[in-house]
Amino acid sequence: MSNSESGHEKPLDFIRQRVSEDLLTGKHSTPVTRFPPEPNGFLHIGHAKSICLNFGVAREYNGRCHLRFDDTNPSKEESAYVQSIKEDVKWLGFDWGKNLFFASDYFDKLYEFALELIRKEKAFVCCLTADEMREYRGTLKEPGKESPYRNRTVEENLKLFQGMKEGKFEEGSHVLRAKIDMSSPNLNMRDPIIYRIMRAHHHRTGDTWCIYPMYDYTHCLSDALEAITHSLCTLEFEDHRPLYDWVLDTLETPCHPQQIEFARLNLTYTVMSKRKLMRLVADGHVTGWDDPRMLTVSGLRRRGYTPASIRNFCHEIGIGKKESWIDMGVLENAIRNDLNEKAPRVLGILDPLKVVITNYPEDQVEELAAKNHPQNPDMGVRKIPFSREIYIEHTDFMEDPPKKFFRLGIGREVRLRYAYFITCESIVKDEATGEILEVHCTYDPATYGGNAPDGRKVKGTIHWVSAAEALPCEIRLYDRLFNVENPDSDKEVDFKEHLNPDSLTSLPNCMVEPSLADAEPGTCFQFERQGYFCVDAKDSMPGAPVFNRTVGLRDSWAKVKK
RNA sequence: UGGGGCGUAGCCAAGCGGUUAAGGCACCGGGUUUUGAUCCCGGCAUUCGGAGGUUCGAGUCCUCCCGCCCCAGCCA
Repeated sequence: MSNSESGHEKPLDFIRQRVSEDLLTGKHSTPVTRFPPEPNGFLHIGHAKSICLNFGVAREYNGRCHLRFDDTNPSKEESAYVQSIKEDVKWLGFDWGKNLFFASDYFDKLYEFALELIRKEKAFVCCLTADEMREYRGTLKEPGKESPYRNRTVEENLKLFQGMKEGKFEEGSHVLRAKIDMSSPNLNMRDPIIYRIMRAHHHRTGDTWCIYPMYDYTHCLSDALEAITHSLCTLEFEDHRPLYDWVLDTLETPCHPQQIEFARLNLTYTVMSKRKLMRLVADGHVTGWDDPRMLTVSGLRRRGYTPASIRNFCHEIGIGKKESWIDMGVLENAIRNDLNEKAPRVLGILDPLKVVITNYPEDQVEELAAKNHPQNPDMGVRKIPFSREIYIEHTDFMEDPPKKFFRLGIGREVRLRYAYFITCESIVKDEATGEILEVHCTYDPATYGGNAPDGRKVKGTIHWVSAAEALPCEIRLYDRLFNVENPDSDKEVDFKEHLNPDSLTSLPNCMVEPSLADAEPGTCFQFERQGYFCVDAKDSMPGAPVFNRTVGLRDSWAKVKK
């Protein structure tokens, strides 16, 4: 079985090895995984890694993957997030089928399980304040102290817990705690809270409840209730596994899923935590959660990343237990690779410089054939207009170019992609500023289409658009949000100090070929010699298109220049 | 002088005691090219955090040491 979209075999990661073993030994016949987001924010590339893992394992081993919202904290959660999360998972190419669940679906059962815990003398109602609780918990090195409420009778606990449920107590005054071991070196086992009072409106259960179960208690039971076989989570939950197992061992549950932890994704030149992403939005450093600079799924989508590129990326980086920093270049490479294959090629000018072809007839317009993809003839050809006045890229002209500059300069000849060879004869400058206003060239009619019948070669081929027919548009150039590899690393300096001031450059006066007039929002193109661009899904209007640069082409000329 | 993890090239990552330590990214050469793109070919760890030990043989097993990450929310 291949676990790769590209078909190349890749060794199984340690989780897939484990799943394979469990299938081989007959421990399970079908793997069941789950992706358990909390609906309190938008999904980001780190979640995508988890989604690809969980849904990927299910797909590869003919199992299933549940989408389960971990909605046990109504003070932070909203149904709007549920909607966006579902859309993002679908967009990434995964399908949970009928297996859509909410932890809140299990509130009744969870309550019953709590009763069972109390009856087994494995849980008690504690009336310590939050501060007292902290003191009693002990420290990393010193054991905790048992709560004075720890030895209440079953009857007393039952009555109190029911009172909690019925709203008889103040928020914070009572909690239900598991009775485990206050001297455990693992803090999670020091009589952890499993229920707290919270008078908040829940997005699904409304005001039915005023007590809500905690993550550690809820998650393992939800997994068991759904017959999850492999519960995959990130490394920071490793210390919680003993508690996960304790709950399931103590209670009569249908099964006991195996929790397995893997390293979360870190990427250079960005931040990943929801809290920090939230701050970027709240403080106006980006335009929203779907700002194309954000590594949220919605931001990546708007930037022009394809689902396949994100899946390939997640596949390439692999799954392990080592804390790692993936270079942003790997993500960029993933989208280049995908778009190189799929994106139709077009011509577009970011920084227009007018060229007048002095020996070309005025009022003549030719329709020239251009390939939509040089390596893939199936993508066809299109016609682009050519005329006496065209625009070229400002950076493709130098008045006094160095030897290795293959583009246009006075007296130099270049090829206009799919058109003709032109030679620069003179330039027109603004006398006051010295700015180059126009470049005057002559063309060689014999080089129609870009081939010289005399066999003469030209070093450079540049792109262009016909001035009269060009479509004016706005192009947004995006760059990395931060200008240091790890904005988080310095504890003395706030991560926002490292924001890249040039992460967005808006170019309002760009010119692209007319075929782009009807491009649908979200579609991606390669602007030849520039990079990949997609029609912005929000701000682009018919007649006033806006393109986002997804990623630039590799540019070895940029290296030569240095 | 708590507990749990992790250390293989600049960045990821295979390796599961026995040929010359996979692969990708990055980087450096060379070729093709009407995108300085793509594509192709070649180079890139005498060495696996360190030191000992076991073994005919160790990145893989043992011991000790070093470094990094996580845990003291009524968050997930």
